[in-house]
This record gives sequence, C-alpha cells and structure tokens, in this order.
Amino acid sequence: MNIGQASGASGVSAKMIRYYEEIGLIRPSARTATNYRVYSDGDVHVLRFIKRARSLGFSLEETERLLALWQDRERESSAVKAVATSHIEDLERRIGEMQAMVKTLKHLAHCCSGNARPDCPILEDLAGTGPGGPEPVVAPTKDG
Amino acid sequence: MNIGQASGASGVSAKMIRYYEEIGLIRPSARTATNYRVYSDGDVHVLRFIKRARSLGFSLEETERLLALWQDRERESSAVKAVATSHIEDLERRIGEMQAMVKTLKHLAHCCSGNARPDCPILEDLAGTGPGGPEPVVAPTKDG
DNA sequence: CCTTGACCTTACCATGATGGGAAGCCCTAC
DNA sequence: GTAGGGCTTCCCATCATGGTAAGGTCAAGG
Repeated sequence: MNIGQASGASGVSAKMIRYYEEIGLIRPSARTATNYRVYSDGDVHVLRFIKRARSLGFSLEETERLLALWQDRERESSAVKAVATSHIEDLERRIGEMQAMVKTLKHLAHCCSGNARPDCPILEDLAGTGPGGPEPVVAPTKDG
Repeated sequence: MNIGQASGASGVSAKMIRYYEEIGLIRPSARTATNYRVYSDGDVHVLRFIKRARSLGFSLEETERLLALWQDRERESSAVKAVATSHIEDLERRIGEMQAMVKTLKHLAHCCSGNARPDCPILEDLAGTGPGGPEPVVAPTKDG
C-alpha cells in the first residue's frame, strides 16, 4: 500500500504520515526499490490509533505514550488511565478559562447597545475606563 | 519611558511590544538618539488595551480591529459588538468540542479499572477494537 | 516507444503568539 | 574605567498542520 492509500484508509494526511515518521512517532516504513513508502494493514491500524487519539485532543507526545502502552503487553492500565486523567484535567482547565472569557464577554455584549452610536461598554472595559472616560490621545494603530 | 518600564506598566513583555510593533499592531515608538525605544503614558494605555483583549481570548487580528474601533470616534458600537459576538461563538464552539472530548474520556476512564492489569478500555477505544481484541502484530513505535 | 496525468519523493516556507538566546551597544553607579 | 544591567537586532524553537516547488515514478493508452 502506498502512502496515499494508507492516508485514505486511516484518515491521516500523507503529509502528516511523513511528519509522524520524521519525529519518530511511527517507525520508518518499508520502501520500494524506487523509494516509495509502503504500508501494511498493521501500519494503518497504528495510524488510525493516532488519528483517534488526536481527535480526543491528546498531544502527539501523549499519543506517543499511549502508543507505547498499547504496544506493551506488560502495561498496567493505571498508566493509561493516568495519561487520560491528566488530559481530562488539562481540558477542564482550558474549558474553565474559556468559559470565564465567555461569561465576561456575554456580560459586556449584553450591556452594549449595538447600534449606530459610538459609546460602547466593551471598549470601555478593554480600555480600563468607565463610561464617558477618555479616548486615546494619540491614534494608537499603524495607520494613525 | 524605556521598553522595560512600559512592559512593567502594561504587563506586556518587552519581547511582545517589539513584536506588536513589527507586525503593525502598534505604531513604531519614538527613539532616543541611541536608538532606544521611548514610550508615553498613552502608549502604555494602548498596551494595556491589547493585554486585556488578549486575556479575553481575542486574536491579535481581532485586537487590531478593536483597537481601530477604539480609536475611531465615528465608530458604531454595533461593529464592536459584532467582533465580540463572533468571538463568543468561536469560544463556545471550541468549548463544545472540548466538552465532547471530556465526556468521552471520562466515560472511558470510568470504565478503566486503573490497576496493575493490562486490559484497558481506553486503549481499546483508541485501537478501534472491542474488549479482548487483537494487539498490534508489529511493534508500532520507533523503539519497537 | 512515448506521452499524459496521477502519484510519489524531498525540501523549504507559513501559520499564531510567545519565549529563549547570542552578539553587541549603551547607561549608570561605583 | 569597569561591572552589571538594560537595550538593540537577528535567529531559532514551540505545536500540528498545510502549501508549494522541483523532480522522479508508474500505469494507461495512443
């Protein structure tokens, strides 16, 4: 199987397959006499594993650890669970951060009339000024 | 005020102040005779605006638009609100994606005994195999 | 046999926002 | 005058992915 077929069978782009090989996430594939990469069904299985791990948000580094555990018949499931739990915590932390942003933004957007007039509590918040506060004295951007 | 003092007063690192200047987010600062960057209180105000926008998750591109609106006395608050609303939608989409990941991961982690035995529903999910399914025939990683 | 088009190869560049470091100049205090 | 800290520019790294260019290969068909 060529890289294009392995890509189609796994859902991982050819570009990424080569990259994963380059960084050592997967072993270098076999090659034809003309230097084409050749993949087996087992290789595709590995690629699908990576694809699934990525879709669950695991980094390539975590994916590498999970692959190693998958391959290790002596693994303890606690080790796998630890990777997953740590990732869950990371996701929840990031979700919390973004939810805080959303909360603030929704409040500001709610307070903004969103009409043709210039007064805007969103800008006032960003500027750190109260309503009717000062405008920037000097035009602050590149085209000012 | 030197760049270090502007950094301290705004919370934006000197590195980032130079970068913002380079990409045109802020105008090139004044310079001393010996080429040191010089900042005014107004410049610091702009930097604090950027800092606050970034902390609410706005991209630098969105921040540039917000800065331009801030500076524009003729702005319509609807334009500001549109930027914020679009950003809120983006955040909520990403939150939803991550929550879906968390949901799946928590389910898998809950089903994983997390003990010294190798059987693990997390790996089974990633591998696309049911319980007791096949292990990879060929060691899949670089050190296999 | 030769062409055509699809596929493969490597190599380099780009993203977004930030940090790190090197080499060299400047400024202040002692 | 020197030491230490701050400033300058320039280059590199991150993380995961996409794009593109220049060139080799392969299969089908004239």
